[in-house]
Amino acid sequence: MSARDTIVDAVSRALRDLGYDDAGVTVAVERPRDATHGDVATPVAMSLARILKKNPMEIAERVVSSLQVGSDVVASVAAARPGFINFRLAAPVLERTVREVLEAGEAFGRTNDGAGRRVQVEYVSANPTGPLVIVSARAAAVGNAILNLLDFAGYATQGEYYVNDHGKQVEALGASLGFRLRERLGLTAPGEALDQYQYPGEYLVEIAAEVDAGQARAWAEAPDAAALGRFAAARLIDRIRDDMRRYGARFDEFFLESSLHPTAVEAAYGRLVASGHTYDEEGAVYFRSTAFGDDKDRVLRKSDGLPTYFVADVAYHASKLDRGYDRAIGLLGPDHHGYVARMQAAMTALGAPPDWLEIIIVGWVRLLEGGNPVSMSKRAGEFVTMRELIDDVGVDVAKYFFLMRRANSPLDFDLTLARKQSDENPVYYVQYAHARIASVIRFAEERGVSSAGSDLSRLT
RNA sequence: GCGCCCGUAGCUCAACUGGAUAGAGCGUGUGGCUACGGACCACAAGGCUAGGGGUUCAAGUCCUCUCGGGCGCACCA
Repeated sequence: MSARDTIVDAVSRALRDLGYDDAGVTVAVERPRDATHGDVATPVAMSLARILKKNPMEIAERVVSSLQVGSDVVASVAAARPGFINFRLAAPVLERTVREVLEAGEAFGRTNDGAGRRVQVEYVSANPTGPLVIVSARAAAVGNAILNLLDFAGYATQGEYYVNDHGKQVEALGASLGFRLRERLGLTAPGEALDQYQYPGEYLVEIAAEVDAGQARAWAEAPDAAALGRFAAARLIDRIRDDMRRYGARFDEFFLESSLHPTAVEAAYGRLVASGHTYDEEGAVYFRSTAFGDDKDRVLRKSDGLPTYFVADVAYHASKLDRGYDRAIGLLGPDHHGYVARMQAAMTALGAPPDWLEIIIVGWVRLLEGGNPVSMSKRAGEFVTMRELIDDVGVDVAKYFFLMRRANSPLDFDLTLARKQSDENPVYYVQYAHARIASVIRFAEERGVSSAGSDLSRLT
């Protein structure tokens, strides 16, 4: 039993002996803010004070005096000012902990808490209509870190990228590629009427160059926006995979939205109707998401008979449920926070357990250079893509900067700082600390001093 | 107009989800350092937690109003 558990047990027993246990408070254990107070502390006397209407300090003192705990675990206990109970751990506990840390090495902290539980993390999932941009690099850093943490805690994890390769945007992408093909074949003046196309980016010129000559001519003569779009999307997905591999973000699956159409989408629609939480109005079919805390009800089937995009997304999340994940975590951009409530509503309606779907909003990223925001336009020399970012500052620096902040808060990514090799750059600071420690150990070994952790008999 | 997120040292951020004197790094100031990478070390100054009111033993944290910033409010995808 850990020292922490021993202390919780002892305090609980003391509360029982004093007749305080019927108040129903849980014994919380925390680290004191100030280490001079002790190694661990519990504010339980203060929680009790509220319920029992008694002086917290008095309760704390009574608990301390009736506390029975082995001296091999706790060296001293004291009640302190407002009503904290502070513990100082005994030397054997501290020594044992140090030994455990050294012996476990890199595995220290690994647990089996999640054994037998499967968790899926869906992240990035940017549309395959262009190269990945900065926010995707942040989402990739956060999502992959979550995967790593869950792995470390013993969960069986799966990383997934949801690819929106279906619908109008793919056709618009195909139309834009068709223009670049005609441009390549000299059938149209370069750049003419480019503004009519939704995706004017240069990357489609590259992709147009990858179409073999025969196919290019066929498509130029008889444009098939859907087929062109699929071609472009497939090529863009290849690039995305490549970026993610270089970045070290793990994706076990690229799940294609197109695989859900039409069967799974219709099935999801049917399940929602069968759940009884739908109704008809003015020729459209609505999902009563307000019954699950959403702001307003959502259209599932438009009056023209077609399902909305939302139904496809329900179908996708339903597939996660069907695939047997005990929990699904999804990362979304900040502009999608309005989407969370309806998705959770749908999953609840489909019978998912409470909290089965957790959505993490990844905050905005603003690039700064020399203290000024870098415009996100495509002018030469400015960063737009994830690849350009990691080519400039490196994968480690990029990840560190993204993980420095709480995931959902807006982030200013200071390029000037990220490039600096000085104390001001926290990444450099960490790397330099590592380099110095390594060289101190090397020096010690040259002088015949045993390296850290090799002698466990003198931990005192 | 309605809803969500946010406002903490000069700067960038923490604060274990309601606990003790609000902490770190950078920057600034002062003082040090001949075995190892001076890209170091020690100490210090710096705060009405945007502002008002409330809840309680206790509020940066919860409620409410005001100010300021961001985003969302489609039979689009």
